[in-house]
Amino acid sequence: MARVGLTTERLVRAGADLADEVGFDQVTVSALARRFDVKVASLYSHVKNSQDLKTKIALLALEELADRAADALAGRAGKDALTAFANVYRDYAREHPGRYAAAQFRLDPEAAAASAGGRHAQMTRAILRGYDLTEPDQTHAVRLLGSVFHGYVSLELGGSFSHSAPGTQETWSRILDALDATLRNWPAP
Amino acid sequence: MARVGLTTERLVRAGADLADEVGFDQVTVSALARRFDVKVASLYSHVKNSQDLKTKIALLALEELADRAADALAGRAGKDALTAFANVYRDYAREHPGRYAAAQFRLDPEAAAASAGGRHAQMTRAILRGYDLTEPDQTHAVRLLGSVFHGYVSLELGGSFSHSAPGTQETWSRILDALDATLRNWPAP
DNA sequence: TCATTTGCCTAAGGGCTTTAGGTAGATGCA
DNA sequence: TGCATCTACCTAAAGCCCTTAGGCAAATGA
Repeated sequence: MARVGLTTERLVRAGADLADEVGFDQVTVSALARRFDVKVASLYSHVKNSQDLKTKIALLALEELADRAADALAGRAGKDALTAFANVYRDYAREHPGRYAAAQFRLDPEAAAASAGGRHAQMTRAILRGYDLTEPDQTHAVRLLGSVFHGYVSLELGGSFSHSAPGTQETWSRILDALDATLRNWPAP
Repeated sequence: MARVGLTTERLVRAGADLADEVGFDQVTVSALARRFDVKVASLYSHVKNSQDLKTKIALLALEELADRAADALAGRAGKDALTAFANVYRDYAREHPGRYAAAQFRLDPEAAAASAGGRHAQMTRAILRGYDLTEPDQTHAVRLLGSVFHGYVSLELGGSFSHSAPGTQETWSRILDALDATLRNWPAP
């Protein structure tokens, strides 16, 4: 009975990797046990249950994403910041589709409060400092940015854009141009 | 052994209702059998398997959504059409969250080809006739609209906007204003 | 009325989840 | 170093979901 050295940390990280390989909703306690060549029941000392495992993977993804975004935002402002921030989301989703899907996992209120969700909102607001928006327009704009980034990334990832010209990189650039223009010239009600 | 009168049609419709009540990923062959007070195996004469059931629910949702959109678009143009079209998506998602989630279900290429997906794309293009866009900008704009609508609706449905002022109706209107302005004044590369 | 079709059933194998309780390897103290 | 304790991983078992194979009885139609 060699001990493998399971920890919650290692399980969550391996779960995230597994998600990237086979999809977040194929992440299962059983599959994870197989990956460590260990019996399923053994995982239940480190993770409460399947839901808990998925929640922890989601929290990991949200942290990683927030860390990358913070890095990208350092020293940038205006459209430069907007573009860098947007690219973090898109690139993360392409490199880590399973983790990105995990970040969309519906968290219970307690987990949501402890998540990096707040950092994401704060950073989005920080970007808008480069544009002249006051409340409540700033909140509207935060929501617009969230919608476009999440919507674009999940449609592209789902393949909705893959069967028509022109390429998605071109569209992405033009959408960021359009967003920048919209923010610089936010319409009055 | 009274016969209940199962048909693929009835199963799919009931599956869609079930999705709206308990969530699309809680839709299961077993749950559906329980709903008809019938043994699980009985469903397999009408539906190939679980994946097939979900695909058929997705196709139903896409059709319903396209029908509503076509209705809403009739006799409208410009911003009027844009708003009506956008509201169809948002309202459908709020009335039928499970069906809306189903419409996001990853279809295999064959099912995708037979789906109402093409109608959606066509209608989005029709809206853009009210704005002065030529290819490839039109395609970029189609993708922007898809991203915003899908992104906003899924974030709102997921509760991302529910714990901050101002209300989401206000944001939604302002986002549509902003989109309209963007389309009227599409930035050159 | 009787043959055929077919709608729903029983039976059974296999997978994932979760809990309860056992055993052996690691840890720490004398 | 030896022994007690801890704990990491295990076996066992129950419950639920998916799927296939084969059977019986209700509907259909000649």
